[in-house]
Amino acid sequence: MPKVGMQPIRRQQLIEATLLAVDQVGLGDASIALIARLAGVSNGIISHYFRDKNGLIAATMGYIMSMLNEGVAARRQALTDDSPRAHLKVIIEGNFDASQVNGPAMKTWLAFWASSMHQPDLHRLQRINDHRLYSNLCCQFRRVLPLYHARKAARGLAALIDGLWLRGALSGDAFDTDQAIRIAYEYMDLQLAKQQTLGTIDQASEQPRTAIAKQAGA
Amino acid sequence: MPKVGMQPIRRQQLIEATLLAVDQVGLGDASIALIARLAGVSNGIISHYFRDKNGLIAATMGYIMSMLNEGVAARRQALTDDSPRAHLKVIIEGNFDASQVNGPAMKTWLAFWASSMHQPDLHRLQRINDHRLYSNLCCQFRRVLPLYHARKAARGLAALIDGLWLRGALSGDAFDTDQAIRIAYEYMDLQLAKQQTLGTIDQASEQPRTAIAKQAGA
Amino acid sequence: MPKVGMQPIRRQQLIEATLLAVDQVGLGDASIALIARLAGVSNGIISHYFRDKNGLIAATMGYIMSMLNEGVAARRQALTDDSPRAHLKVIIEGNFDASQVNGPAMKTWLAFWASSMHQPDLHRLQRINDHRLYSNLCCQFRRVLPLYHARKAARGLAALIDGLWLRGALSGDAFDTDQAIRIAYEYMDLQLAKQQTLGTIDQASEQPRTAIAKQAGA
Amino acid sequence: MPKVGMQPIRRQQLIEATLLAVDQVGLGDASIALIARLAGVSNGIISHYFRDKNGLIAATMGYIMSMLNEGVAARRQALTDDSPRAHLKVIIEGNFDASQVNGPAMKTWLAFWASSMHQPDLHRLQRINDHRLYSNLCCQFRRVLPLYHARKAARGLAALIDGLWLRGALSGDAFDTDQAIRIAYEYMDLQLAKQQTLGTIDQASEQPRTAIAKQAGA
DNA sequence: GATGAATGAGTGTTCATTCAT
DNA sequence: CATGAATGAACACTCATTCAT
Repeated sequence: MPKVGMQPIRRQQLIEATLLAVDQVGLGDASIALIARLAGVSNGIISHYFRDKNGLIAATMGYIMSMLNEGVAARRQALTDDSPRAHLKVIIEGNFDASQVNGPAMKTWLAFWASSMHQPDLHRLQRINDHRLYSNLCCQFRRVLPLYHARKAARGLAALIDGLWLRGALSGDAFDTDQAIRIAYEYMDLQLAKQQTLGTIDQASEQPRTAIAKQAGA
Repeated sequence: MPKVGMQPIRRQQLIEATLLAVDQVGLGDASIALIARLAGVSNGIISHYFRDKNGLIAATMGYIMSMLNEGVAARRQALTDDSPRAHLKVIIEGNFDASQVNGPAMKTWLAFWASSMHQPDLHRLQRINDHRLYSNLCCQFRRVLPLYHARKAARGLAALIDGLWLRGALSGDAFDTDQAIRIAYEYMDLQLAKQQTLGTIDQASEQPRTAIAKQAGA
Repeated sequence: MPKVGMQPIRRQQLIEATLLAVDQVGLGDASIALIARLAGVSNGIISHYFRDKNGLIAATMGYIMSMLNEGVAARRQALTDDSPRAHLKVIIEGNFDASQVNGPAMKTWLAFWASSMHQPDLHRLQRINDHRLYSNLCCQFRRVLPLYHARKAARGLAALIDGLWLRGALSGDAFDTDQAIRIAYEYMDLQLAKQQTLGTIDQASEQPRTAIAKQAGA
Repeated sequence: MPKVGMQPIRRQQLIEATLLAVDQVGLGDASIALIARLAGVSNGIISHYFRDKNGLIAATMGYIMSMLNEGVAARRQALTDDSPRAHLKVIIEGNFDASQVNGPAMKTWLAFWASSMHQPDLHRLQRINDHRLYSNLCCQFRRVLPLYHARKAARGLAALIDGLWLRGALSGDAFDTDQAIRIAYEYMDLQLAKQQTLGTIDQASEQPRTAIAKQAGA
């Protein structure tokens, strides 16, 4: 008995089964058969909703990324304070949202990164996501810091967030969200504090000529 | 043309072929056949020198890690200045050594991390390596900072180093070593600067009671 | 050309191909590829219907054993005479049924015995089958002989049947069913003849004390 | 340092390692590497002393068979009574000699039988051995029975001996030598007892014509 | 005589994919 | 829509054999 409107339900069902499978055995051993079994459907249906296994993987990653973005967006909407510091806190917290620091998500992210080095479509997804974090951070730092310093601060904070996440994921223990957020906040504040020292310097002289050349190439 | 004493030569040969294969197609698609072809030997020889494919992978990771440690050790030996700052710089630079930021090494690290989530033996390797970076950093920070702050600084710098490395690896572009080192140096100096503010505080009061409790459980 | 309800058909098809393969090259050289080719199907299908090669082997042995049991059962049903002698004849004849003395079956039995020495699951199958022959014989002998003699007669006749089968199988020539059956009949009759001599002996004294002790441990 | 006269020592060493290997993992999994390891020698040496693996297997079977023959021969030499019955007892006992009912020997015999169905050279060995038992028995029965009955008795006793051995080997329990010998003795005596009944029948009429034709073809 | 490095064909098994039902 | 039968290539791994030392 054919049903209508099954598509979004089935897709979500299969994506969640994929996360479960990756959590249990890793992406390399997450076969179509296993995913289908976990989802309680037949093997063949996967190619019906997603072109092939790669399509399912890409959709699964897209789902995790959308969770991340929604986590940030939700916090931003709840914001009453429009200060850069408040916005930066939102970004930091969003990146350590529960949707990002659970077993399935962490294992999937790691597997995704490894795969993205050899699959152009996944690499594209990856670059977009990486750039979003950087540009969100940069945008806020820019409100109080000269461009050169804002960029450097954004690069540093983005790396720190990813590094804290990475080391937490690899530790094997439960993720210590509070500690990670505390360390990231501190870095944020140290960068924002430059505002005082750099305040009087005009934009034209904000960075050495060599650095300008370098940035241009970025 | 069988010869005696081939073991170390063949092992190195096969490890390098593995790195090459991972660089070309990723760990998932780095088949025994491909690795053997790249090494210019027969398939069967891999089980002769390494028990199986996992043995080869583990040996390859061990090789990359030993390169990392050698990179740090060599810089440390060349050191004339025994200050904590000099030692921290050595650790930072060692982690962005050429042996760690080339294509094969970066791809292998990423694949290794993903695998370590599901293979206990690789996870052990991984934890040892993670802990070494942290404890090396902590050890140096401890020389000028109270324990609580030294630990936090070490955790932060370790995460920043890994995060810079990660984002550099995932970018797809050539690794910008100078920029990464510059950002890490800055973090190091910001942490070392706490020495001034915290100098007069005696150890007993260096952290709130709650924080003490937390640390004790770590 | 996928169809539903193929399972029993394919399973039988593959079991028969296995018997054919064992007949042609022996169990050791009966590769999945050969069996699949003989069955006219692809390699992969074997793991679809049987878990793995062992599953196929076990199923094949189960099939031969069921043929054996059916051979006996069919003869028993056709029986008009309910005497022990008639029943014993049925068992003897069933064990030399055409389904058991053809090339494929004989070679498979021999290979199965060899394998059963090292594969616990096959050994279980083997013991069950061995015991069935013994207990069927014993049950009939018991109707006319005291327990001790019935057991001994059953053990002897079971061994004689298996031995006749074995020597026939190993001879390389066509199996001389008539001769085997004649020899087994004679043994049966010699044992049944004890009924006359032992008839008046009451059960308590039916065996020497030392023998009693021995039997108790069996 | 090359040694002279190593050949018989090495050959025996390797044959015993083969028996050990077959006992441990079965003939199918008894690889050259395992056998060499058990013997404490290198892989390559096997092709030096035996042409190839088949050569080693054949030599191992030859060894077991020679043990069997020696067991019978030794008992025969110790014989003071030259009666057919005494000789038959010797043959029976020899076939259940300790050299034939231990784990390695039993497993090797079973594997050998299975292999003999597909390897002509092993089949030749097998037929010679089978025939030796039959002809030894027949020879003794012939001294007291007419040809037809001697042949039948020999065939029956040979089968009974092999069957008792087979069922004992397959049982998985320790071999009950006494029980086997007792059952075989009984059969022997039942056959020898025909001497009384058949004594007066002259040779010409000892079997029906049809049976003669059959025997001629054997 | 003895070693063990090296080969490469062959094994059982897994798996994404296709497609008739 | 959904199934699961069927494929066949790819995989890691084993192994008897060869041969330079």
